[in-house]
Amino acid sequence: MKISTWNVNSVRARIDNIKDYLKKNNPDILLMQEIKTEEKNYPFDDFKKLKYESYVFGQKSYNGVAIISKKKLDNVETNFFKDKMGHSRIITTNVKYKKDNFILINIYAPNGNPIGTEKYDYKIGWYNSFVKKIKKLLDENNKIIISGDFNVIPEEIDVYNYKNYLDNALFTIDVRKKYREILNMGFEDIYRYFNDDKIEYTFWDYMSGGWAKNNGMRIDHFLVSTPLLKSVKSCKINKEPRGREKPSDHTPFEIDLA
DNA sequence: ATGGCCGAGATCCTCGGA
Repeated sequence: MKISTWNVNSVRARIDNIKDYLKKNNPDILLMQEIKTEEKNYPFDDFKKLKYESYVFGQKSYNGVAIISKKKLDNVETNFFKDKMGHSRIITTNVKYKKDNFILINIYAPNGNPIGTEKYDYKIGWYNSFVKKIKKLLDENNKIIISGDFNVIPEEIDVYNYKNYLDNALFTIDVRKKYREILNMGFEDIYRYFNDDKIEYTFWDYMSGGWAKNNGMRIDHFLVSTPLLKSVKSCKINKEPRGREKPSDHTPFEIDLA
């Protein structure tokens, strides 16, 4: 089973790019972030034609997350916790898997810049709520995959020049601590699980020729809980879509479950 | 050394992104 995550930066502006990705890579499930549209303008039919069912938590202009899946999904929910800003950032579901099931959580975490503002406080508060809810969830089901755009650079090697980011909301000690809190509850950063000290990125800024210079960062993640780890065969950051015409500034990240 | 982009909308500027 292939599961992919991709911050598409507008599902409508990116639709041709996304369809091309689906045809070439054929994921069973694609988690999208920043769809930037309400449900009423979401391109359900485009995905239906490619045999994908859509589950959408939209919002006008900003944010918004969706899951598309070849098989129908159960218990899709958009109320993981109450977002203080009313943003659409989390959609969850149950995935049937080998006579068992796991919880799949698709997130678009707040950016938080600039630090020292209410935006940064919102990000910290959002992660506090997230950690608390995950902790509670682990009591009920210990098979969980959290994936999406975390807006967290975990370590120095995960960005082209970390010294530029010491005061950035993606790399402050406090934000990285929130990320570690999740790992410490019993999750592995799947990219690092398979790649000790390899340097790859999932995001390159449109500005300043980030892609051409490979000035990127690794901020899109798969966190897999320990009981599920042995099921993950491989993972791959698929850079191809970032090099296309009219790309998103993020590229898809894929995992393969046995 | 500097600055360079892109999407949405109450659109021809502004906000948000990272």
